[in-house]
Amino acid sequence: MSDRQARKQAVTQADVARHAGVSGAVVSYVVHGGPRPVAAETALRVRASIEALGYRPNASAAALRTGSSKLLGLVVPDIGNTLWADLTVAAGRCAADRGYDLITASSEGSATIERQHLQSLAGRQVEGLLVTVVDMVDPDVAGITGTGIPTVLLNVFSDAPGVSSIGVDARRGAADGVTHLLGHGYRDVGLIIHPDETVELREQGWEQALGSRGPIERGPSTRQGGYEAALRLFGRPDRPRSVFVSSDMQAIGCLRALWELGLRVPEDVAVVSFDGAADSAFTTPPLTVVRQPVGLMARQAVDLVLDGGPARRIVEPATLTVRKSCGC
Amino acid sequence: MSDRQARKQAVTQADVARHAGVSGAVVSYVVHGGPRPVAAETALRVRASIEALGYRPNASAAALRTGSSKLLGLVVPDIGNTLWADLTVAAGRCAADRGYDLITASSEGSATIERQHLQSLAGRQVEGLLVTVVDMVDPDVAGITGTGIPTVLLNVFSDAPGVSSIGVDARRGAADGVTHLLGHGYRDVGLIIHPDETVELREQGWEQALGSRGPIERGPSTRQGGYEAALRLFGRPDRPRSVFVSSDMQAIGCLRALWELGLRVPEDVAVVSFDGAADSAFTTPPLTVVRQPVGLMARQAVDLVLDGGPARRIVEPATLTVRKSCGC
DNA sequence: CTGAAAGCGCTTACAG
DNA sequence: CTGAAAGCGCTTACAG
Repeated sequence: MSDRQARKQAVTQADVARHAGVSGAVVSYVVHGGPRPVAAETALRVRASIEALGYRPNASAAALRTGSSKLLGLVVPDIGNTLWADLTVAAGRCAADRGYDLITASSEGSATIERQHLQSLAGRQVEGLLVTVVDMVDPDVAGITGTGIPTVLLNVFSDAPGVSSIGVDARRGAADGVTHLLGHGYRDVGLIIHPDETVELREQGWEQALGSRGPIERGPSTRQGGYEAALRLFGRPDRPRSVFVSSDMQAIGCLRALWELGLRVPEDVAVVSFDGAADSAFTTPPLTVVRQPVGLMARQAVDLVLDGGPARRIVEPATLTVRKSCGC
Repeated sequence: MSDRQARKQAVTQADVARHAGVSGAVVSYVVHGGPRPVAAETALRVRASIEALGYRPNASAAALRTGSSKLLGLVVPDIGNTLWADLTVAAGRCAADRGYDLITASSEGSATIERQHLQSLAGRQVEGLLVTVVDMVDPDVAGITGTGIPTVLLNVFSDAPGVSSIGVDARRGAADGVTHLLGHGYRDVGLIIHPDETVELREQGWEQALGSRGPIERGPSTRQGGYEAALRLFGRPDRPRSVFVSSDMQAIGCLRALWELGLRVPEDVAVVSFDGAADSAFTTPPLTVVRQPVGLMARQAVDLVLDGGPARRIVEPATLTVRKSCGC
């Protein structure tokens, strides 16, 4: 067993240089293909030494020297929400395409944890920050902009200077979903949505399309939250014949509640939800959804933070994807 | 707008030192509470300067100096698989508890990408590596051990020196699941499992409990893969009355296929699956599962890589969680 | 085409 | 209790 393996000491540039009989600079030149030219024969020798020694440049040292960490940060409230899981996958892929690694942090629904992660990521000199905020009503903009790192918000539009936003027109998307239900002839459309009592775009879209307010039940954007909200909504005597659910996670919980209640979808209750994450196509029955294009949003977000330029606000359409739960 | 904000230049220790009228060493002492004592009054002044300037220590510099990156790496085949999403969340939480950040990389089912991520993580000097390998039959152990970083495998047991493994007794878990189905009186139990034709523990457990081999359909461990496999399995004339599915993802696809086929669960077909991720409790009907304790596994894995010590092999029980899909 | 040297921002013996 | 200085492993002008 070689010395380096025995000690678990990393091989450094200096080790390679010594082994190849060149200076550290030359090693760096061949690793990066520049900025100075290297004689073909020398390069060959260096590459052989790199291979033989198993050299991998120390990313911390490179980051310190160049000021570029090749790191992107992503903060989501909950990776257990498949929409954010989808987003994480897409962002990771885009980052990798550009030679970046992604540090993903879950704030677990807590603004405090969110802020801690943001601070930590800033300390790691991430070169861009993608964040889906916990508190959509009053995002911790100070904690976000204070880092001075190019940032894009993915679930809320902010006017804060220097912060970009990418998202869908949620009000319109919700209105489209509700309108579709209305088109099936349902007069009443219930709503299951998260607990923020304040202005919420999806709620506005629902109300707007309905022309009035119907029965609402609130709960967290989780499967369990949707399950409990649906139990309340459909447990009452005047239960609605259809429901618009503000997230796939809640809709999945809702489907289970309806099943337990012995109500068939869509025969007894028609369901349309917001998000359109991967699993929404595999429920029983498959959910008709208003889809957020997270793959596209992730790519744009990565491009935005990495390509510099002024803060922007990008609105993508949320499009209705008709499956079975609406009764079509 | 202050100079530093205008330039987006990070505040350094030297800036704080100048502002507080002390040396850089003292700034470091108060940030870390040591290793040298600092006069209370001085510390107060330094903390005020840190606050005023918005100083955050450069993690790359600290990592370079101390040799400790405070970073853990996690490589999974697919974050879209809720089991791995659950694992990612749990590992992130455990890492955070110990002051570490987690870099999560998705190998997207490709051994090549897996190796690239491993190399990249090694270059970042992560202090521990948790990996669920793509190829369970012939994992890229060289690519894993070659990094010299404490590593734990989470979905396969390896004999490779210096590599720990944590996992469930998959054969026994599968056998328990099949036995449960047998206990309901079903004579035939089909199997839906991933395509590796070679020795697979879950397949062995199924065969062992059954005492023979029943109908098998293979496909990737995704919702779509399970959907297609189930369409084949239940499309044939001699379709089985029950099925053991080797992952929740496939089981979810299977449920959709059964629904499309007009077969009721559990009345027409009883289903038990392996994994027990968060969403398995919210299908229609809720899945009876053989559960992998990923939260526990994540904690043990983090402890193992961080606490040093020799490579270990930890086997956790996979326990049957009875819900509705089995007909109980 | 190649090498010697400075310096990125920290932490930590060491000296006072 | 505090400070001056070395050095972690790189990259990159600069000189040759």
